[in-house]
Amino acid sequence: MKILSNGSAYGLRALLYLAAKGDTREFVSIGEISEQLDISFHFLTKVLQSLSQKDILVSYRGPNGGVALARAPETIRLSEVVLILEGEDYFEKCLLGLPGCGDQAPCPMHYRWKHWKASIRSEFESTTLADLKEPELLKHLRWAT
Amino acid sequence: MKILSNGSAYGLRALLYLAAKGDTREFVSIGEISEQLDISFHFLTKVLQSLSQKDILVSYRGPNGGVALARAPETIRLSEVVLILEGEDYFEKCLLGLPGCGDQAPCPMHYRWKHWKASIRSEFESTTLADLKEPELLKHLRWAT
DNA sequence: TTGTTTTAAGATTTAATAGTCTGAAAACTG
DNA sequence: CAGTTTTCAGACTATTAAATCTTAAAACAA
Ligand code: SF4
Ligand code: SF4
Repeated sequence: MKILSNGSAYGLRALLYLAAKGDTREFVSIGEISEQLDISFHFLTKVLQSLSQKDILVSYRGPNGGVALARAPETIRLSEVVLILEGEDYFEKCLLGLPGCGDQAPCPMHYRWKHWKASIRSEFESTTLADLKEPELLKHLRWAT
Repeated sequence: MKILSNGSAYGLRALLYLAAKGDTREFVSIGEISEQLDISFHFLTKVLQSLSQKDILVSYRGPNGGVALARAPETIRLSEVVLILEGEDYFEKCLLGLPGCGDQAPCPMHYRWKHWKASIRSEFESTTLADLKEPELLKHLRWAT
């Protein structure tokens, strides 16, 4: 049961790493992040690029360059990130991946599915990076986020 | 947000179709199922084969052959089917797809994730084919399950 | 200016999922 | 028996996701 692609997971981990570095609004190189989190540098670069294009990150080239959160962690919702990385239709997709149905034509799983999805969606929408960056938990970021 | 592969979704739809056909323990050809549910015949055949090997379906070759539920719908839990089609580690997998962590080394998402997963898992484990086969809902099986 | 560090952009390769096809083997029909 | 219908087994192809590689562009440093 995997609800996020690798790319989204990498993106979230990187954002949490940045949030954990504290409020110093310095740029952190993607090299450092990829090394600390043990993620392929090139792949992570691509993922973070799409976050840079969407006002989640700002980036800066050259020595001492890197990426930084574009906004305060309190204002970056997990749902935003996921919608960018998984596609805007992320929460529209069905349990069974089928189009053309819904409340008017519910399948046997419909109401259960709808309930689960709403619950997860609401958590994603109400949780920000700041909510997740307790230092205690972030110790395990390498393996765990 | 898709939590099942196409193959699993097809397998579940086919099982619900069989359950909906009623208690007549006749064999239903895969051709009929694939046609009614608009699923590739050959692909569905492969999916149903793995269910036949695991005591979910029984199959019979030749004219008037096909597949039938191996047990009463009341005894076939969704979790069984999903574990067969997605792999036994389905409920072990993490939100972020990472190994080597858990309660001892929780990541920032761990407890939320654990809660969601437990809820969905428990629904899959406590729901049987019989619970889903209300005729009202099964009208829409073609598009909707 | 020349060289170094870093992100940007996109082509390319690899791996996993999804789907197709072929040739059997089992069971029936006449 | 020969011919038909069906599942079985596995090779094959296609599509998508994941990861890698290459070249450029921006920024700095000496
Ligand atoms: S009816 Fe609901 S659960 Fe069923 S396939 Fe459609 S959207 Fe999904
Ligand atoms: S700590 Fe929990 S949520 Fe985080 S990566 Fe590990 S299993 Fe997943």
